[in-house]
Amino acid sequence: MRRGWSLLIKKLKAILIESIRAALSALNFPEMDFTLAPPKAEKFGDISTNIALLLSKDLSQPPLDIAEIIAETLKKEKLNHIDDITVSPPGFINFLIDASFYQNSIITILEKNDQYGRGGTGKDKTANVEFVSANPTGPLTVGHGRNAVLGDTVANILEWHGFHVTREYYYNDAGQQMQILGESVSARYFELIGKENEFPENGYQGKYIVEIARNIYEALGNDISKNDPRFRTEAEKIIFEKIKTSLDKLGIYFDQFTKEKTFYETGAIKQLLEDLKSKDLIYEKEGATWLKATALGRKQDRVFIKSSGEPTYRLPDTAYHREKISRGFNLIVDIFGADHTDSYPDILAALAALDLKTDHIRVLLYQFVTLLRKGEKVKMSTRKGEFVTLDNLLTETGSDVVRYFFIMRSMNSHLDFDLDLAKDQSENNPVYYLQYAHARICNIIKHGLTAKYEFTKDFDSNLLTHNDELKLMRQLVYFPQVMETVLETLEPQGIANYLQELAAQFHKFYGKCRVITDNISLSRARLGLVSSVRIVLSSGLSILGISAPERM
RNA sequence: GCCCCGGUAGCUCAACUGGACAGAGCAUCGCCCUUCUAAGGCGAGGGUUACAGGUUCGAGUCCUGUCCGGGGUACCA
Repeated sequence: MRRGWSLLIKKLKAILIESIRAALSALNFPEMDFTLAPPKAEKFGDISTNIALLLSKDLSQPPLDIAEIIAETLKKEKLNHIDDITVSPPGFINFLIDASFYQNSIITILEKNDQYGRGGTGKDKTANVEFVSANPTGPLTVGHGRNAVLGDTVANILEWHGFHVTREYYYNDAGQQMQILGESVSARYFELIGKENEFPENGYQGKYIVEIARNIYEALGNDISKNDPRFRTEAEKIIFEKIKTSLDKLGIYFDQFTKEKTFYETGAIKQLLEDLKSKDLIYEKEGATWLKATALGRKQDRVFIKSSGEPTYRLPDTAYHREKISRGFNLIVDIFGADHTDSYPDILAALAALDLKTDHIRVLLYQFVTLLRKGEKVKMSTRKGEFVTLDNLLTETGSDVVRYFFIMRSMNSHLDFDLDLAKDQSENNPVYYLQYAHARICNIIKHGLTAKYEFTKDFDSNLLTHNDELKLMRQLVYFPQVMETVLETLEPQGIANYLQELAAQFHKFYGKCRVITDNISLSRARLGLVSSVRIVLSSGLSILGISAPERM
């Protein structure tokens, strides 16, 4: 039932490894770990091994000679699905997989449909992905967009592999930021009703604050006192609605919102301090409360509670993670911006000191988005009201483009975003290349119907022998492997690269091989092929959260 | 100063985690629509993978140093 392709190629690989091992022992060569991987160039076949290169030193013989000897030995036994074995400099042994292997594989894909390529790794397991987690002090920026898309896609990847995923948004509703937000709204409110009021020094200067103040004025009238808590709570509510609307446009929804305040109310923070204290990891200095991080292998101690009595964010964050651990997830993923690089290890260290398991926590750090306008950097600051919102970007380009744009490059790389080119880029965005392939296939299938070639699973896949057909099928066969790799690395970019290649193979095939022709049986077989391409494209796009249009 | 992430074609980025002659898209220049969608295909040009060493049969990838960009090094988040 859950034997997908993975198993097919794995089986093939296992057989090859077994055969190579047998050959080694027959030849009295030492045992050694070696790789078995697809080569770069087509002419080297489908799978290559470097075993001869590795043996060269021990045997003090040229790798090419060793490769020949091993290849000859392997050729003596008939290996299933292997058409040919060749040797190429500097000493690779290449295996050519026969067409029937690939032809059979598309039957598997059609049978599995949207289950094709799913592993069972996460079956009966739970995962928590915390992302966005922006404090409700302003609209989401382009930078938050990177976080949002990354987190949601990682969650999709986990779900693909069977994990039951909780998407979680954690935010700070207790600290100084929200305090300042309230004061900013209050100041704008009094400005609005004509009473001169001093704007807080660190206040939020964005226009949206004025709008919120107007909302409050319209809803609650003009006799509110300066320190009324509703300035803060109303602002939080309104901003949160905006944030949710933006995320909604990206198709991102959360299962749980967790407020920092909770951890004060439940006593979790107090408890945490006590527990750390009993481990002698907390001390007082200069009126502040410190975490003895140096005792945990960190470079410096950190303040947990300022001398003003306010905690720093590390304290509630630690309590929050402790609570997340207690919920028993098999995997916990945090999506953080590069500014957290130096802070999350403190949190993990503190948790480990409390004898909590932390090795199932994966922290994904993404580098910042730099915005360019007319070649100049736009410095973003929510507080100063200088930012480009995610909404702006979405209305200009659309969800599919934004999602693809944020996922197609490595999270470890800085992202230069040229606003002037944003729209231009969106018109020749590579995401359309993928979607176009999908739409083309849908159209072919439709065309087949009008030509009375209804696609059925009853066709002869052995008719698919054209070189472009084989290349296309080979690409389809890689898919489960790609999904496995991505599960390990949690770098969604690999999917984008793969789909790009798959679409390219399809477009080439399309140029060379006509699907619907007078040759009925060939037409049926090719319909089977393009249908399986459609399945994989559709799966890949849905994992990326991108639509797979039937026409464009 | 120290720590983290980058530096690859004119521009934006890949490169299956150490493999074979480093690949795409934009941009430039050719060619291909009376035939399933030209948002496509085919071809040309464009590179000392920042630099210098080292490890290895083999380095864009690993180690050391230098330079450049970003982030951190807060009783900000």
